[in-house]
Amino acid sequence: MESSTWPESLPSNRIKAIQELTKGQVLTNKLREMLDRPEKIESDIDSVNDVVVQILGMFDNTLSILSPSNLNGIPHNPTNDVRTPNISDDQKSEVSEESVKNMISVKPKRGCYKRRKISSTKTIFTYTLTDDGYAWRKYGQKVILNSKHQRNYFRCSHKFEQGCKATKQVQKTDDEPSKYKITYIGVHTCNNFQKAQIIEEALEPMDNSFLISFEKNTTVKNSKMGTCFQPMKHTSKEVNPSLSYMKYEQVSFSDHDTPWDPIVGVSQVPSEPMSIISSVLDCENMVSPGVLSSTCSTHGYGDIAKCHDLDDFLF
DNA sequence: GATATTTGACCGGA
DNA sequence: TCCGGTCAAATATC
Repeated sequence: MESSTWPESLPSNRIKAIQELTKGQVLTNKLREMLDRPEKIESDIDSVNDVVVQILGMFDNTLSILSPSNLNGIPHNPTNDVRTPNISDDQKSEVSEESVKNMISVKPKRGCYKRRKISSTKTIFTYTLTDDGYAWRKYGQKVILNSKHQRNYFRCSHKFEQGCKATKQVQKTDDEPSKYKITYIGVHTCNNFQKAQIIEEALEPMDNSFLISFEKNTTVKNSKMGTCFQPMKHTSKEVNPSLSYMKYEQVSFSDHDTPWDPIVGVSQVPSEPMSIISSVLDCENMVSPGVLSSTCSTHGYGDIAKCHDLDDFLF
């Protein structure tokens, strides 16, 4: 892709670092825009926090890439994840068993967590469950009161790897068992969202879905949003023919959505300069050769796209 | 053996 | 106190 525009003589790590910094530049511009509108900050503090988290993540990745100990260019774990000790393989060998036990002993008690304040949610309804470009891992399933069907909980596969906080909930609707309600919570801060973008671009011509923002009372036809459930198996030939059966009946947003989520689509952030958005996406795609290879490996079981009939594991 | 899923337990918020 | 979201050990799958 765009990576071909880089001089071949440049070390791949350096290219990745530049790409990360470019991304950071865009994020910082975004933050500046937010700061220029204090009234928006008050009502949308979570979005600001999200951007800050992404910027910090960018620095993390860049430092990791440029660090001498980084042999493979694989970003290290974000430091804000208390559940995952931030120890590289090299470091592990230097850590005594004793200290490991100590680390385990100070690990938070099971279930001892702060329930996240929901900063950004998006709910869609669909008849088919295919891949949205992200790698999800199921972490729970609950019977919901007054609901015929269980709710399934998924988190981003890169939660520990990259500190991505995105989760989603999938539940069959009571009125139509063949219809699923999918709620996306939080924003992907992992590098994996580029995959969703790749899918979007590949399938755009056949996209006839529509998006409704109840908040703004607008309908955006042919938005990119509808491609979020494309199967993602890393090869274009595996594009799911079931796309035409998909129907997004409803999309509701909180007022915290950010342009980072391909599910939302560009139309959702009219104030965002298009050049910035495309710049970010291009940048992400450029990173993709290295990042994709690392993320694809985690894209196996947890990938919802693998389940052609989600009933198999849903209910 | 590594990784994903299942499922009962735990916790926080309403 | 109840319900929903999350954790993590046990289990399944590759």
